[in-house]
This record gives sequence, structure tokens and C-alpha cells, in this order.
Amino acid sequence: MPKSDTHMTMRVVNHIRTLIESGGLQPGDRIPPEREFARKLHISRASLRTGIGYLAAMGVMDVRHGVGTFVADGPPELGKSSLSLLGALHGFQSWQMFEARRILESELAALAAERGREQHFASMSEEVAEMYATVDNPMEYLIHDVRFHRVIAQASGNPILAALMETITSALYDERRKTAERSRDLKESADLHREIYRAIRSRNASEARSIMERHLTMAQSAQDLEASGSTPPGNGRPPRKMRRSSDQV
Amino acid sequence: MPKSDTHMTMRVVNHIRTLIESGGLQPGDRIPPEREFARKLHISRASLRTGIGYLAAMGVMDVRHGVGTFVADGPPELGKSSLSLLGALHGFQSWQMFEARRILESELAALAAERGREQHFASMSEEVAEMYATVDNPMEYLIHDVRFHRVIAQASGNPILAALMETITSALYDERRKTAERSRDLKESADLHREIYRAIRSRNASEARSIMERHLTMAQSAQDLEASGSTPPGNGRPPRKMRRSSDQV
DNA sequence: TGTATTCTAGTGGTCGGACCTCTCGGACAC
DNA sequence: GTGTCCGAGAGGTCCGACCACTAGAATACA
Repeated sequence: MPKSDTHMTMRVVNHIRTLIESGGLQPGDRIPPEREFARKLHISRASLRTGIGYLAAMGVMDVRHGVGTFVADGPPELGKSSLSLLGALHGFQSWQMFEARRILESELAALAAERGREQHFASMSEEVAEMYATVDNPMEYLIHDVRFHRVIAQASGNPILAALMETITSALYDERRKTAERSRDLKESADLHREIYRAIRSRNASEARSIMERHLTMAQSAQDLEASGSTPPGNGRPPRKMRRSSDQV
Repeated sequence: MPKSDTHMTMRVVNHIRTLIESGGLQPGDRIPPEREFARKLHISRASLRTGIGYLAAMGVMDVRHGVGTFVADGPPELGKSSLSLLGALHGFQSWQMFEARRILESELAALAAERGREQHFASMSEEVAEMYATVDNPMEYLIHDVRFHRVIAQASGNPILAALMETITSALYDERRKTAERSRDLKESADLHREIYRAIRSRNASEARSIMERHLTMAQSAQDLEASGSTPPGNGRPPRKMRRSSDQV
């Protein structure tokens, strides 16, 4: 909760927040040019930019050089790279990310089975077909894989869970995007996705959940195998504070 | 994933990211004074501040006026108010937040039952006792309620899930912190927490999960009752783009 | 001596105003 | 028509001055 501090940053954030909450600003809308807006708020352009930067970092605003600044459109997203950075900072283990993903996506699949609509099922089916068609092209395959999971998230009817999933998966790719899987694995993967699709379409929530869980567990062990012995274990150094580190920077 | 753009912002972000990943910068460490650091990176202080602002918004850096800028310490946190803002923007329904919370915390409880340590159990027990002791003081009660759930998250051994939970609960409080519950409800609530505690302590994962789910479902309906007919339904306006909105701002 | 007060160096926060770069659409040439 | 060019307008970067806060050192006081 942003404090209504004297801080210019928060003043800007709160101002825009109010505009959004009152409906005066909606996704896709453009805010006034920085110079003009700053004049109107009686603050410097620099301060305004700080506030906008804050909102942009959280995925609420979308700043386009030479064009303008807009309220974020499209599906809600938490700051894309945030988890990835936090991971580097706190030494997240990849099994933790997989676990989080497994839990989220399993439930997402179950919800999708309960609430999905025909239109979602159609998209899922399409992506599954594309996956089978691209088992020899890992790059292409991955695209449809991602899309498939994304459709499930949409079908769940809960944009918050969808956003959380997106955050985790993007951090996961960030960590290891060089895993070139073999075609044979992809065939198996496609089969599993097809099973998930069928479970969801037949509105069998518990089966959708368990197959999704199996799928992600397999995916994890596959990657673990491939990248064994790479990332050093999380550090257990004793804590310190106020260590001056300019000489290392 | 931050592009290694010419953009100064990303240059700063990537620089610091690299420092973190290489271990040259760790939680609690201080980065050099802005003026000095900017000189070293051959960029203006303004640009440096933009980058730091970005990192601060994501909870990676901690800027303290008059003191210095530090790498975030303590438990990992996604940008605190981000979900709350996104919620206002995309019109999240409160049932969606509750659902997300229910899913996350149920699994968290199950994991805590599997992995929790004596030290965690002790803290949980203590908080439960405090809850019983403050059933007549909703403010105080709430503090221990929050702490109890937080200990469970810690005990789960998965900081990522813990961070996600923290994000959701803070957004939830943000939405409605004025619900003054009655003492009788608090007594029931404390009983449930005690049950959760016992299930976890006896390492009964599935029971811990189901009781937690029950607890949160009850909490939701209690709040729904209290605040019925307040928030207007999510808008269904047709989409537009590039609507100039300066005259409303 | 011990305690309260004041001062000050260091660090982040704000300002404004100059100048650079990017986009897009209209004017113009073909 | 079709393609090229150009300029208005928007964000991006920089500078340098000054403000505001914090913590600890220096000082005054009891």
C-alpha cells in the first residue's frame, strides 16, 4: 500500500491509482505527455517520470518511446523479470520454482475443467495439434507448449492465478532456455498434453489435475537430468549488514 | 527478461543483476552513493536513479533517504502493492483473490506438515495462544493471524510460494481492512487455527490442507456477507485504444 | 561525568531546462 | 497511386544546483 507520503513518487502513483479506480483511466488509455502532465500536477518532469517508472516496473503502465505512455493493456502481468531477479538474489532453487509451478498449474487445470468454455477447448485442441506437428522442431514446439498452458490459465477464469503462473514460468525460462529436448521426448510430451486436454474437455477436474501434475513432474526430472551439477547450492554464509561494496562494483 | 538494450535503465538493471548473480552483491549490502556509482558507470545520475527505481519497485533494492541504497534484505517480496494496483486496473473480483489464496495456502499447509521443523511448530503454537488471548481485540488478533499464516509459509520450505502468498494477502488487506469482526467469530477462527496447527504438527498433510481450505472458505463468506453490494461489478465496456484522456486528468 | 543539544558531512530527493532519439503521419515527388 | 522525405511531438538522457533527511560527531549544559 503506497503511503501518501510527501514523496513525489507516491504522489504520482496514488494520483494515477485514483484515476484508475475512479474509472477515469482504463486499460489502453494514454496519459498526457510528460511535460504537460507534470505541469498539471505541479511537479517536475523528473519526479513524474520516477512515478511512471515505478508503475511501469510493476506492469501497470506501458511507456513507448516517441509515442506516449499508456495504461497497460492485455492480460495482467506482475513485473515480468521480478521473480527472476529475486531468485538470483535469494538463491531460489529450481525445484522450488517447479514445485510452485506444479501446484499452480494443477489447480489451474482443475478449474479449467470446471469453468472452461467451448472457445477455450478449441484453442487447446489447436495447440495440441500444432505440438504434434512440430515434434521435430523444439523451438516451434515450445511456443505451442507455452500457449497451451496459457489457454488453460485463461480458461480457469481466475486472472490472478494466471498472472502468478505467468510470472513463474517466465522466470523458469529465464533460468534455462537452452535445454534442447529430443524429438522422442517431445512426442511423449505431446501425448501428455493431449491427455490433459481430453480430461479438461470432459470436465473431469480431478483427472486434469493429476495428469497436469504428472506432466510437470516429468518435465522437472527431465530438466534436472540435463542440467545436473550446474547451479551451485544456495549459499549459507552468515549474514552481515552495511558492508561497503563500492570497491567491488 | 530485461533486454540489454541501449536503454540506460536496463543497462543499470543488468549491471546490478550481474553483480548479484556473481555474488559481488548480497542481501543487505550497500551500493555506492549515486553520484559515485553514476560516474563509475559513465552514465548520468538521473539514469542511474531510473534503474534503481525500477529495481526498488520490484523489491530488489531498498532505498533509504539520507542513508544509502541497499540490496533488499529479509524474506523475498514481489512488489508489495503491485497486485493491488493490477487489481484496480483489471477489476479483479474479490472471490478471485480468495480463491487464489485458498489454493496457495492449502498447499502451503500441506507442505508445512511434511517439512516443518520444531522451531516452526513452536512459533505456530505461540501465535495460536496469542489469538485466543486477543479474541476481544480484533486489531491485535489480526496481527497474530497474519503471523500464523506467515509461519506456515516459512515452514513450507518454499520461499517462492511464500512470496506469492504474501503478495495476495497484502492485496486482500488493501481492499478491505475495515472489517471489524465480532468476538464470537474470532473464537471460532482461533479454534480452526488450532486445528490447523495440530494437523501440521502431527504431519498430517491432507488434513492440514483440508482444514486450511475450510478456514479460508469460511473467512471468505464472512467477509462477503459483511460487504455485500459494495464493489460494482467488473466493467464490460467495449475496448478502445489511444483514447486521449488528458482532459479527464 | 553523564546527558542533552547542536552542528555537519554524506546521501538520497527534487528541480528545470537543454538537447537527443524515436515514431508516425502528412507533404511532396515520382 | 506509390514511395520517399521531413518535421511535430513524444519519451530518453544529461547537467548542475539545491533541498531534505539521517546519523554520528562535537559541543553545551547540569
